[in-house]
Amino acid sequence: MANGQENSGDSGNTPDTSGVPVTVRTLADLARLAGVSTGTVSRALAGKALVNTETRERIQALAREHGFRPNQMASKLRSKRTGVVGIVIPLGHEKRQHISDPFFLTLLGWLADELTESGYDVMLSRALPDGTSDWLERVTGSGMVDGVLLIGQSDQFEVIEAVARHYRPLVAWGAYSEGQTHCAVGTDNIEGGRIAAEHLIASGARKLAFMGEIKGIEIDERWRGASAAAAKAGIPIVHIPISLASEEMGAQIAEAAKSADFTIDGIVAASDLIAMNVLHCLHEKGRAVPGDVQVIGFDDLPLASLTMPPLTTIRQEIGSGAKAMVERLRERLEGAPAGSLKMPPRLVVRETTKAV
Amino acid sequence: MANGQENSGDSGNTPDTSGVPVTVRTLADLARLAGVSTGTVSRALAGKALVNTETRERIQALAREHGFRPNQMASKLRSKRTGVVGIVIPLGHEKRQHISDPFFLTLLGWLADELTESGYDVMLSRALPDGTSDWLERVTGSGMVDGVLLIGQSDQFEVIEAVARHYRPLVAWGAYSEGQTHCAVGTDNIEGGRIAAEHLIASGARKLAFMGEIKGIEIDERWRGASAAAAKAGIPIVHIPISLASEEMGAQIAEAAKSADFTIDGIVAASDLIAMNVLHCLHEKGRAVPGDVQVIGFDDLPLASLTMPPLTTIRQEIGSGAKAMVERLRERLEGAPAGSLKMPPRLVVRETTKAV
DNA sequence: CCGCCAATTACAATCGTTTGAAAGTTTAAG
DNA sequence: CTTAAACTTTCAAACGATTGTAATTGGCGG
Repeated sequence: MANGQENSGDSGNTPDTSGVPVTVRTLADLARLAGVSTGTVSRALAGKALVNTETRERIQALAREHGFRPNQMASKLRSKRTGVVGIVIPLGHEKRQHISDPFFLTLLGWLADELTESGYDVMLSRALPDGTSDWLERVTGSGMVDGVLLIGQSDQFEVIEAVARHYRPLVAWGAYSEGQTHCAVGTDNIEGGRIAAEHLIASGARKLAFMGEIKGIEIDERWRGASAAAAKAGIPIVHIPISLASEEMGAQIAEAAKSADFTIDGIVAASDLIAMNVLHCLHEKGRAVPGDVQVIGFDDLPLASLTMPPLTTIRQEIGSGAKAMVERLRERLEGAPAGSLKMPPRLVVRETTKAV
Repeated sequence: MANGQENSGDSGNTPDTSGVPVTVRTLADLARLAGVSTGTVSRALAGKALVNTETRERIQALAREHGFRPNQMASKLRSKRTGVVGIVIPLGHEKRQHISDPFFLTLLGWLADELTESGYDVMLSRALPDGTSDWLERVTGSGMVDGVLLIGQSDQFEVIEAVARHYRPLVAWGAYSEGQTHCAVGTDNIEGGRIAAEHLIASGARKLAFMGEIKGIEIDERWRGASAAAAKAGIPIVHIPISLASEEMGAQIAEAAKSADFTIDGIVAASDLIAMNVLHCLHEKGRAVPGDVQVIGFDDLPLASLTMPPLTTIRQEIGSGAKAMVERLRERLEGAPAGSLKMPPRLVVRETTKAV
């Protein structure tokens, strides 16, 4: 018992410590109260076997009683493990800065669930890469997160590649192609676009349109898949750029409809949300679905089955996608070289396309 | 010039420092490189006026060149300001742990936007209060966040009240009633429920049903408003509990429809999502909307206008709600005693109810 | 030439934990 | 009774920044 820090002769001086509402803010406070050193308290609270069981329980009880919780900042600083994963949503190609895409929002929900389950905290950053290319490094280099999950690649492919070259614990939702450095989990969008167009053609469509802004890689791939399928079948297909942000979408589609070619009888929508707007617009114009025009969406959001008529669409496995992303991130955090994953899209036939 | 830490006789020994790829990880590294003390580097990077303009620019350039970014953990620990706001979604009454409610997800999006705009980082926690009541204190007491935003109150009203009594920077989305300690921003749900029921009655409904689980306070208020209005008009109304989680919702509604009283001609749905499911179910049963049954939703999600027929609903101002929440949180962070806000709901008449 | 003031910069304490090493204590074995 | 081994606990050095205070420098008026 070295220097007078312990409560020797404890209950002798002060009749009852519980009368004084001591505010226990730090490990040191608690240590004084328990008559041990901060080191012991630290280990006791962490549940380490190094401290005597009885001591440990006494300290834990004391901590609970005073509602003490160790300062995370200090803890994380010292241990160099933050237990936090950053989720960032790059909003490169959307001027409108609001996160509204239901697919991304749903993915976010799943990712948050997966991460929480694995004991990670989630730090959310919506990043709008306005010219500067350090939006990603601002997160990876902040020392705030152990790893980063990217919801979409937007038009920032190169930036992501550059960061991935020296920052391992990074996994993106999105496209993967040969020779790509960064780890990506996503649907085979080319294949998805192809399947969509082929289905439309197989069920009788003879003049197609693809609706959706193709600045983002994923959507661009869907377009390429669809147009390739159309070309192969000798069917014409036009591209109609529609913003992915829901606010402008409705107006843009209405606008497009005005000057539209009314001989179009098959529409590949870049997302379910676009498809739903298209359906609505078509109904207002008095065009029958799938009688006059057939429509196919992309994503298979839970909502897709609720439209009138229920939406035929290309399903993306969002739940297992989220799981795969988190899995890969964890592997990478442990130093393993987890690779990309391209999941097969699946055609879900409902009633906006004709039965063959 | 005290002890040999500076690069005196700098370029004498090593011919060119740029040849060596020194990895600059800490302030000290950068300080050595710049030949100044860490204190100066810190102030230089923070852009403080205390350092010479020329020095400051030199240091900033050096930092940029080496991609140096100060460790946030250390910074936050020392300055006791984290610049992080926690957003937590209490999932008390939903066993199904997945965040799926589109209203909450949308609110989350708006909050994240508002906070980012104000220079805050966002820490996301989905909390499922499984018996323990410290789910909130785990966030407020972690030292990780400056303040907390709650997305909904679930059935955890008392827990929130308890925390709010000693933790000021806390703002919740949800219900407010006389004498409540914690700051809440939300819609007047009783009024909303009342308006919904009244509208149905005014347009001819004579036998009502309210669909939605009322364990959460907000939904309960809607139910109370609706049933009060029905009672006042002498119209019967039944309560049909439907889970708010989208997965089970469809099945539950179908189940309810089976044993349903087919004389019901007006449905108040607790949310737009429920309304959409109801619409779908009704269509399958071959019942006409609004001919046989009228339906009114709650929220006015962007999707509400896309249903067939377009959904009559009670609008919640989610965007300005988010803004109000962040505003109040900021005031509270500055010590001001920001109070609650109850926003008026607004009836949005579309086509699932009959014209009067 | 001296002293004083302003402008810079260096020094050193601090934020609250974690953790390796050292120091004490028991207990068990020889 | 001695010594080693196994347990516990304390000590003190990090972790990487921020910031009040002291020290240095140069300029300027007297």
